[in-house]
Amino acid sequence: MGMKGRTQVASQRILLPVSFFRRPADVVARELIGALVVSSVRGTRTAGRIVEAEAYLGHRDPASHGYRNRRHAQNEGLYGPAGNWYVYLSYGVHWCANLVAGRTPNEGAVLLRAVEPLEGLPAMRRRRGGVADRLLAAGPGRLSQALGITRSLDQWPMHEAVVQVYRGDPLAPPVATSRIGITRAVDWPLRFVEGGTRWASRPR
DNA sequence: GCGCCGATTGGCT
DNA sequence: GCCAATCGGCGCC
Repeated sequence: MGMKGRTQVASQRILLPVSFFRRPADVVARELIGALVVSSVRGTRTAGRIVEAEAYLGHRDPASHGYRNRRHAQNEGLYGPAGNWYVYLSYGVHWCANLVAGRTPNEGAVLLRAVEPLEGLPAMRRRRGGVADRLLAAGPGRLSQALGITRSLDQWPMHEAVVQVYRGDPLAPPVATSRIGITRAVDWPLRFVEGGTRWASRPR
């Protein structure tokens, strides 16, 4: 394969199919590490590699918004099909973006916690108020702000949405740890971080 | 109706 | 390390 062929292969972007998400949330979370998130919110293109994601196990996970199938207006997205976005407002302040996983309603979801900024850095810096680049998208609220994600993305099928996720591989194997910022099921190893990344968030 | 809490973050002591 | 911001859901009268 010549130089041109290589470039074409490298730039080929394969949208993750719905079947990718029709698996347990912990599997989806692990395999999302290295995938590419591309946002075209309001015509501005920003993109990054997923370096941190957390699985939530739906109705059986005490830390999930859908624990015990408690259902209300804001968590309706958890009952939608795999591959849909589920976006919720955290602490009344920050948007947090998830992708629905599994084969049955409220089986699970994956919270995107950090991306390595790759494209559209000026837009990300503007949206994030000029913070240090390392903090552009290191944390679920920061990630959403950097990519322009708000409630308007909630419940959209990812493959039709203004924010899409493409195939990609991690630079180093994902490492599993406890989830961050929760008070229940704190020891479940459902957070996945790309080994050695400098772009992930950290517990306080 | 009221108070508390949360899958967060930024600012200040 | 501590706390406010700011909203929606919940438990509790």
